[in-house]
Amino acid sequence: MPTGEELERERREKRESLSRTGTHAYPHNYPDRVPTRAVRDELKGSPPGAIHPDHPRRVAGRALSIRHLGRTAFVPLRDQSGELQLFLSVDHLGEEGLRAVLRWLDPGDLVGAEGIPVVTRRGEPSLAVRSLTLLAKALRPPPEKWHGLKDPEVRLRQRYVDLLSSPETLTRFTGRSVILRALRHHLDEEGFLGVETPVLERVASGALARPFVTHYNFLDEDYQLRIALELRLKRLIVGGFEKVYEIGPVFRNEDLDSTHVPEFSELELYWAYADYHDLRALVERMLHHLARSAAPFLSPEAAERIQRSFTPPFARVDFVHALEQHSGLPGVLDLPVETLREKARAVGATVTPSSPAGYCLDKLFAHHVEPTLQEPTFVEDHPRSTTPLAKQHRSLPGRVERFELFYRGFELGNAYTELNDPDEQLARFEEQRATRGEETYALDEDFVEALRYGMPPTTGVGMGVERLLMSLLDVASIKDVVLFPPTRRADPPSRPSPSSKPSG
RNA sequence: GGGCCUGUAGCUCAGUCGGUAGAGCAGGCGGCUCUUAACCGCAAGGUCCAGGGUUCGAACCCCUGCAGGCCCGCCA
Repeated sequence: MPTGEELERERREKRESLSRTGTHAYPHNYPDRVPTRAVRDELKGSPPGAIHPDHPRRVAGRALSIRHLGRTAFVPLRDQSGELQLFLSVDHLGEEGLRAVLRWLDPGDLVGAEGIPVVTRRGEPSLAVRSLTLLAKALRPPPEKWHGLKDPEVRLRQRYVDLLSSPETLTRFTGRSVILRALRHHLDEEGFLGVETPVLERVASGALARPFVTHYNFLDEDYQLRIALELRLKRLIVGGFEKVYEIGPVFRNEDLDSTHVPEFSELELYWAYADYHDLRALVERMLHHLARSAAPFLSPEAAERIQRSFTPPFARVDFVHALEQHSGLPGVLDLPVETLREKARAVGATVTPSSPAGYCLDKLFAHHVEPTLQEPTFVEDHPRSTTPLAKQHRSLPGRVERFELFYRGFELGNAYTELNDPDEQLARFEEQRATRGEETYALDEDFVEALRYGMPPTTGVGMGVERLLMSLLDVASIKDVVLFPPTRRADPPSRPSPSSKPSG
C-alpha cells in the first residue's frame, strides 16, 4: 500500500493528537441517540430557516464528507435509517470548537452528534451541532463519494466496503433479511413448524451433487456436508410431524456462475396427507405474498412487474408436451434410449454410452424448453426415469407426480408427491446406481429403514433461496444476494513461468 | 474446460506512434458563515497485477502466470 500508508498515517496522527487532549478515540457507547430518519421526520414540513431549540437530539453514524466554508461546515452523516446533514458553525460550537473538530474529522469516521434540529436556508433538514464526538476513527479512507466502489472484485472480497459505501447494496441485503422473515412468517401462519437438521452427514444424499468432505476427529471418521435437506425432513414426517420446513445452507462441490454458488440456502418443506396439487397452490400463495414483501426494496416499476408476474395462477405445462412441442420430437417417451442419447449429444450434453433415458430427457428439456420459461411456470409430470424420490403418477403411465417451477429461464423449485413405499424406494436407488454408476443419488440405508415404519402420503418442495431472492429483488447474479460469496485466493505466490526463456 | 474483455495514485478513470505517467475525488497547506459531487489557489502523492522476453528505451509489443467480468460447456 504505497500512499495509502501516508493517508493512514495522517489519520493515525489525528487520532493520537486527540488522545493527547484526553479524548477517547474509541468510546464504549453513545446513549440516547435517535435514527437520523427520526430527525428528518420531525422536520418534515418545516420551512427553510426553521429552528427547534427545545428539542435537542443525538444522532450517530458515518461522516460521508466534509464541506468546510470558513466559519461553517456541512457534514452528511449516514446511519442505517438514512442520511442527515450535520451543520457545524461557530455560532453553536464556538471558534475553537469548530477548529478543533476540523482538525480531527475525516470522511469515513464514525461520530456522534448532539444538537438542535434545523432546516437550513437552502431547505436541507439538518442538525445544528453543539457537540461532536468521535466514536471510532476510520484509518482507511472510504471510496470516492460520487462514483463509489466500482471494482467488482473488491465489492465481493471486502463486502463491508461495498456495504458502507453503497446504500443500494445495504438496501438489497436488508431486503434479503426482510423477505426471509416474511417467508418464515408465512410458513408459520400456514401451520408449518421450522426445524433444524444436521449439516454434517455420514452420507450426503437427497440430490445429485458432489459433496464437500470433512473429518470428525473425535470419531476419526470422514463426514460430508449436506447437499439437501430432504431425507432428514422425511424422517420427521415418519416420526409424526405433519407440516415441517427448514431453511438453511447446503453445500455442493461445484463451480460458480451467475445462478450457482457452492454454498447456498435451501428451503424445503414437507406436508403429510397432502399431494402435489395442494403444494402447487401453497407455492403460489407463498410467492404472491413474498413478491409484496419485496416491494419496498425495488423501484416502483420493478415492484409492480414482479408482483404482477407472481400473481396466481401461474402457467402450467406438461413436461412431455412441452418437450415434444419445442424439440419437434413427437412420441419422445417411446424413443429408444440410443436415439435419446444421440439427440442429447446433438444439443451439446455430455453423453456416455450408459447415460440413462431420464438424463437425456432432462438435457433435452433444459436445452429446448427452459429458456422459453420466462414467466413463472410449473412444469409437471416428469418421466419416471428423471427422478428416484417421487411417487408414480396416479393416471399417467411412466410418469411421476412432480412439478418444477421456472422463472427467467432457471429453476426456482422442485416438488413431488413423495415416494413412501420402502421397497420401491430401495429399488429406485439401486436402479439409479446400476445405470448411472458414480452419477447417482447416494443410498441412505437408514432413510429406507425409516420408510419401513410407514410414512404417510406426503408432498414436499425444495427451493433455492438465493434464486428466489434473485427473482424477487430483480438482480441478474446470485452473488448480488449472497453477502460473502467465495472468492479465489487473492495473492498466490508468483513463480517464474517454466516456458519463459532465460534472460541474457 | 473453451472464447472474448479487464487489471495504472486510497477511490473513479485517461494515457496517442514504444521515448521514464495524468485528471477528478479523498488527504496536506491557505482562503471563504448556507453548502449539498460546494468553490478558489498552492504543494504533494505511482511495485502501471506478477514474472520473463523483444528493444538503445516498454504502462503500451510478445510469452507465461494470477485475479475478476461476460458468454459457452459442466453441475440439483
